[in-house]
Amino acid sequence: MTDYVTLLKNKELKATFQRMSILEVINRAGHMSVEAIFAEVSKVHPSLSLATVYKNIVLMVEKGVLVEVPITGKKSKYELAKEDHIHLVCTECGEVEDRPKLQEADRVLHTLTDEESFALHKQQINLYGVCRACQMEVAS
Amino acid sequence: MTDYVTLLKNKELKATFQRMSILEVINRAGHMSVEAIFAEVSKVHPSLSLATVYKNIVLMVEKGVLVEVPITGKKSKYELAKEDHIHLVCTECGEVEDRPKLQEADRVLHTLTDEESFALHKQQINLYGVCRACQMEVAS
DNA sequence: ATAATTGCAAATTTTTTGCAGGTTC
DNA sequence: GAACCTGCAAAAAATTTGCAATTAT
Repeated sequence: MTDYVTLLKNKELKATFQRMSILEVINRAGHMSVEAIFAEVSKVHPSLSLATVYKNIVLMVEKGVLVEVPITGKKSKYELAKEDHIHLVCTECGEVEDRPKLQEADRVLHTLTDEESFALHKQQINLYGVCRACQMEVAS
Repeated sequence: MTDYVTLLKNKELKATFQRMSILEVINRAGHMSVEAIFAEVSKVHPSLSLATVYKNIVLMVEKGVLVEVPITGKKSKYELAKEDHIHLVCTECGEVEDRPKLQEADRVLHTLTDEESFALHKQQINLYGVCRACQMEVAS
């Protein structure tokens, strides 16, 4: 159970119902677009404004609570900030899944950047393909 | 020297001045946003329409001539389709540089997806940090 | 000659902004 | 009570579309 109140307060953000709901739905779905967040939170808070969603996403990304996941050919999704990981992006259903970043890959990439004094701050690895579920769909 | 006429014709696209200019400026800069492409090509073709740039980017991405490079916190850039590689993205100056994709990293990622029958089609690795040039700027 | 492409203007979609009223600490 | 947040409406920015004129093959 994540304590969103504490999480927000630690970043000097007020714990409003809107913010906590945003974090909640993102946590539930894993990765969500702005529109999807708006649609989902609207269910429990019908008077929600899309502008509020935008403002909060910008703010929470700045504060490091959320992370943008840009996706080729689609609009960005957002996820809760967490341990470094890899994304499997299904080009059929659009789902994004997390996988642990393997030590070995990590080491190789650091070696590359170290060699030429590129100050590496953040890695982003997206693997695009078709997930098992969608492969079975096609087969049937 | 790339032969853009042949490149386009192979994809069943007419070799217009606008298209060849777009490919030319992208090839020169490496990675460009829609606005930057429009600004640059406008120099040699002042009557160019922004709509034409959009239409051509969509089309050439569909045909596999161009590749979208989505970047966290910025608008996507576009590059010529080429051998698989890694991107070093400088968060100071915005420049994107290509680096060869190392065999070792490639193998590790394939192992990951093979294990769970994820049909991997495309890898996208972006490394965000500060390039050497920008590090020296700050120091001075 | 034909079919594709361009440029323009208008329409749509996406995102940002300003501000009055409401909420959190 | 002070500072911050929300929702609304309006504005700005980004992208798409329709169509007549032009261009490539």
